[in-house]
Amino acid sequence: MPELPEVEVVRRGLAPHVDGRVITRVDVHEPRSLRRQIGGPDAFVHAVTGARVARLERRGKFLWWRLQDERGDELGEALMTHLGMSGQMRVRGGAADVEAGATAGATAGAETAKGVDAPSEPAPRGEGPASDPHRHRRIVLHLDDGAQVDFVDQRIFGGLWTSALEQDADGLPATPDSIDDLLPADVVGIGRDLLDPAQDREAVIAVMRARRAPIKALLLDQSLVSGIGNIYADEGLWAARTRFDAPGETLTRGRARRVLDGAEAVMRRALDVGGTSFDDLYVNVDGRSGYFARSLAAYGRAGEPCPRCATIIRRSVLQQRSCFFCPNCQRRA
DNA sequence: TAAGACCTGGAC
DNA sequence: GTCCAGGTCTTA
Repeated sequence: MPELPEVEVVRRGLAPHVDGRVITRVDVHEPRSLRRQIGGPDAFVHAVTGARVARLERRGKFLWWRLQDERGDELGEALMTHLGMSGQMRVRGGAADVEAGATAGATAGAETAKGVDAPSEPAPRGEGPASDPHRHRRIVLHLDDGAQVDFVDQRIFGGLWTSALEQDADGLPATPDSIDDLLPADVVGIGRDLLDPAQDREAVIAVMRARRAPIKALLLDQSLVSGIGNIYADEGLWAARTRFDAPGETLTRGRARRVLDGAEAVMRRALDVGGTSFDDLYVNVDGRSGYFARSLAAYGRAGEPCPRCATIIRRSVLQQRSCFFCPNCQRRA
């Protein structure tokens, strides 16, 4: 589910709760959520327990915690998080809650104090009915101020693990928030995302125009440009009046640029309102939903009129994923 | 590049 | 029961 805007909402929401804190304990309720950890769950617990969080960084849909030892030196490994299709990070308790709690949110969201479906914690413990917000809690990170960060993940496609830091190839800041060029090894092959000022858009355009693959497949290729998932691919293509199945090699330079600019604009607007959520599978660190679903022009709207030309939006399938598009105002060339 | 795998759960 | 779901990773 979560694409770049949703992951960035989580990063911004999480940062004030974890920056400078020490991870004092890890509870592993679901070892499969650590399956990307080399050495398994024991290695994960050993690697992060006692580490201090220096800052949170993100590229595309990958979010990682830069860690220090007790003397303030770099640990050389980052705590990686990927939300997969259904992952959430939820914060409970702790010092940052004191000021944040008064307005029911620590993030920049402009929502009112009453969230869409903010669960009223505290919640019952243990395995329970579907209404139990803790039912899919997989990993719990305890912090030295008493706060807990819950990694909640219904489908277990996401996970936590550690990844060694390496130098990024181009020597530029590794992410917009980086103060150095260090990048987790597992992110080295991931392209810079469209919100990264160091992203080379003309280079991406050149690669796309040299490939025969459909434009949507190229947008979803995280090694080319990261952060775009099924929703924002369809929305960016709609904004650029371009069909999902237009081969990359048939795009003009200007058309390719409009597709990327369209995807960027849609993601920035989503970020402004707290991300896209259709249900409680995507929520912010305080349990609130984002508001962007009401702004989607094409995604999930098969059978409804195109907001631009009123032609009925159609659903098709590419690479086993749904594609929503307007058969009239989105063109292959 | 394309299919299958990895998972749970909701809608029908 | 069937199909669907916002993502990656591996294998043919």
